[in-house]
Amino acid sequence: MEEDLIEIRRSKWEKWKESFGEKLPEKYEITKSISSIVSEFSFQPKEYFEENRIEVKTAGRLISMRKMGKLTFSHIIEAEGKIQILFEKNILGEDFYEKLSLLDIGDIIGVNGYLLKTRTGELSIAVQSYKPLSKCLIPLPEKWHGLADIEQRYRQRYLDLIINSESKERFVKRIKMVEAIRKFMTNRNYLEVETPMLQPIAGGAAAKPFSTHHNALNIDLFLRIAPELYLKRLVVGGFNKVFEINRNFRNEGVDSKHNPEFTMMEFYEAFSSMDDFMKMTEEMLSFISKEIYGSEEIPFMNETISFKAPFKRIDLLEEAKNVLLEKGVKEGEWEEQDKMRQLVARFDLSKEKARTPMRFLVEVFDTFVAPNLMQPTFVVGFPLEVSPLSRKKDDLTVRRFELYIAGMEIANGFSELNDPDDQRERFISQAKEKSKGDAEAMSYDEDYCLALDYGLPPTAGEGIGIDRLAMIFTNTDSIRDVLLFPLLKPQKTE
RNA sequence: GGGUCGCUAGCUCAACUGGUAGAGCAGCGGACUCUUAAUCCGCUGGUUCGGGGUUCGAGUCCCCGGCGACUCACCA
Repeated sequence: MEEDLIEIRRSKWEKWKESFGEKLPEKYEITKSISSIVSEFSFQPKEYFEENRIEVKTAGRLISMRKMGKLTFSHIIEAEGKIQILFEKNILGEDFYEKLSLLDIGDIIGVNGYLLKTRTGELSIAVQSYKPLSKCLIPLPEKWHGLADIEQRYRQRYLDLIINSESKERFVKRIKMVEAIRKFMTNRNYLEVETPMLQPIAGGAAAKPFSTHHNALNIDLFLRIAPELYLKRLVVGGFNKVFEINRNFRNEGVDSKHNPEFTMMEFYEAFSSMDDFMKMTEEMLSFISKEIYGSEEIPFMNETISFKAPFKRIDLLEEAKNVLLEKGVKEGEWEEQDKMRQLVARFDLSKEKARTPMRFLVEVFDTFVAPNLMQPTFVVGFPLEVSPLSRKKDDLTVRRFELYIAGMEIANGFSELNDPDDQRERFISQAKEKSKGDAEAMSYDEDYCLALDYGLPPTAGEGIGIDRLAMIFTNTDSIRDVLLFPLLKPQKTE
């Protein structure tokens, strides 16, 4: 069946050359894109086009044809635009009107004509001449129901983009969001930099890396899990305000909030602290929100998220303790190993992760508090134990924050640890964790410590998960729907 | 990795406890100069995800495999 449909389309395509001179033209000179025609002229009244003859030459993909005898209505589309075109026998001439039968829905065509508004007031192009530019050999999915098969939408994203306009709009929105972020950073005189993705030591975060090999140098390398340590080297080098928006790779599970490669923005500013960055984050999100929605309030699922500053601030250890007290656990009970283990079992927490009193409290927070943080909320008061790159606040906690929105961790920032001796000790204790079996513990990075030896100014640093932020700003509950090409298992071909 | 669900025409979906695989859209032929899910008349279209089994008979039941969604575990 499909072969028949393709065969019909192929035979029409064969006839293009004799009818239009070319089977696959090299280029088509357009005077305006579809979206610029629409934005420039759609507000003009019908009469305007009767008094002014506006000729345009544009091109796009044919997505519908409604033939009514000697008049045919069609729509052509491009990424951000769609316009109706009219093929009229009187204007085109009998010959070229008949040749419309060589076109199929999905073909890409160039049209030359003048603008008008139809009886219903729709801006349209009355086509004087047209030229087929590229053949769509395979029938497109049906226009009304669109392409519903989620798997096919991911595997053949181009079809999803052609057919499902809400999907296309979602990606455009993500692109606008990233543009807004760049604008925000550039307005503040940050320099955008690029740092290595291939790294001999994958540092800067707690995660399992992908490993690879360089043949000529005969060395093993890792795909980066974070740009952090390189960006701070740049701050040592005098680049006082830097940011990078790029991919990180983590060799971990896949679910609706995790893709093995994901986009992160990290930024660092010398002579600043985490308090400055919490404030800056509030301003940034409010700016993005206004750029995209024209408002500081946006819809998300059944909620409204407000980016009005100040965001709520809560203390991780306090919140975790409150939860425990509410559940009838006695203050400090978790500090005894045996009792803590009982609590871990009682609350069904991960034994691996909740292996010390502090890590236990983090687990309690992650399990019982974090998922309920719908409105933007800064969490502070992280334990030293789980923060090997942050400046100390006291013996147990560090100067670190995370931002939660819609139950998701969106950002992580801190006042950077710039004491090289302390940093070396922290790496040593990470190495101990690693030897005890923690696959995500950080590796000792002496080259980074060497940079610190030369003096890192007091610096604030932060990372923002761009994909998750895009989920928030596009009202989407799966990360795959904001990734153009999410990772999927290849289909077996036999 | 565990559990649940899904995979039928190019697309969207039907098909009772196992009994001739069907509709709409798309396509093909025809009518039609303001349609927009155009309409009207006629026609075509299937390796039911793959492999095996049970049965007189399997889209349907059983087993193995593939891919996906959700979920748990793991994980920023």
